Amino acid sequence: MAGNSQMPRTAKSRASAQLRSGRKQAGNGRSQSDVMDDEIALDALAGHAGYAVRRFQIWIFQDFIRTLGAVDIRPTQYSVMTVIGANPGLSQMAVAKRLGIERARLVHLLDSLEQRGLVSRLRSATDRRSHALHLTARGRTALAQFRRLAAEHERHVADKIGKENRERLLQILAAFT
Amino acid sequence: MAGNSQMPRTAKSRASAQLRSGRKQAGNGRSQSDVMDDEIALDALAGHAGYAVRRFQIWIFQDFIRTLGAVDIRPTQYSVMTVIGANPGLSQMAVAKRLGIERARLVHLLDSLEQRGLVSRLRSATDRRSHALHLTARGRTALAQFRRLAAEHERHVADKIGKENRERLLQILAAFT
DNA sequence: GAAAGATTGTTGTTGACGACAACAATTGTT
DNA sequence: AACAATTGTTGTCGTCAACAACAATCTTTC
Repeated sequence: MAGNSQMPRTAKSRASAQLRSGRKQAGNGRSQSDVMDDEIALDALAGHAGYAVRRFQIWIFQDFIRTLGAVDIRPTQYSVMTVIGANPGLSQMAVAKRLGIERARLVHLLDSLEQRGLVSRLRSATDRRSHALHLTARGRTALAQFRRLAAEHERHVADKIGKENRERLLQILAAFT
Repeated sequence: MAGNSQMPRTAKSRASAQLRSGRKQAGNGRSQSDVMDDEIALDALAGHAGYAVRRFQIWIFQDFIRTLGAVDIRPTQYSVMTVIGANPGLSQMAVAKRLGIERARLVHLLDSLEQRGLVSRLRSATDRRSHALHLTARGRTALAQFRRLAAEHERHVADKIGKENRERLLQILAAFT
């Protein structure tokens, strides 16, 4: 407990979660943090969609990153390439708006993808401020592989929550896409 | 376009999204990025649960932060206080594990909450390494107000996706809580 | 057609966040 | 007593959302 200044000394002893879990008394090999999580009440949190969605989203991203780890593609990179592939010639602003990412952030994302030879910024024929985004030939080939791996990831999702639940979820959240 | 080095000059002209959207020709007051988003295809992205979940989660967090803006409480702070309130005496490790947050991060979260007089770190009676976390009297009062505001936020969620859909979603994702 | 305003890409900053690594103090195990 | 594991803490790194500022360019307005 290195360097913690104030440590109150009034320990109003009442039935605390630490004692309730009966850790110390019984010599079961459970450390303090090894209490079964379902022993710890979530209270109001269990009724909040945001909490469940956050946990789920973290799990999904971790699986996506792991499944596409061999090709070193993260969810946002995949989404950018997919939208450019389906809409060649889009400007950076249009892509950023469509995907709900900051245009400032897209700059760095495209720097990386361009450096890897997957995306190219052509100058727009009609607006010299903007870039017309395209996949390179290599980018199109790579995206096809990414898609196959992403489909594998999607199967992991279906395995986790159930095939019908996944489709129900897609339907419920269709308005946010 | 300040300071962009390479700008390829080979503009293989084919039906680009920029032209497809017919922006320039017609004098409609739409800027380049003001294309209706449903005109930009999402392609494979539409079938990915992760994309929808991410967009939804961003929306939820924004609404939560806005709705609880007056009391300056963010989702993670609310979750920490809720769990401590429901399980007084928990250690930091136990809280971190239960909520799926790094124990290193919880340190700073608790620093802030303790500084605001909402949470107190008492020394554990059984393990001098760990802290027994408790809400202060003021913390309990404050949490009751947070809960009311959080319930209002939850009504926004229900308004957005529908009451039944919200409950279906909670049910689908119950395993992740 | 010139002036004023808006848009686009870029750079930079701030803060929340997840993941890791290292460390001292303490506890558990052998 | 020696060694390993746990707990809280500090720090770093990379991702991400939210802003703000800027130059170049386009659009609108007079």
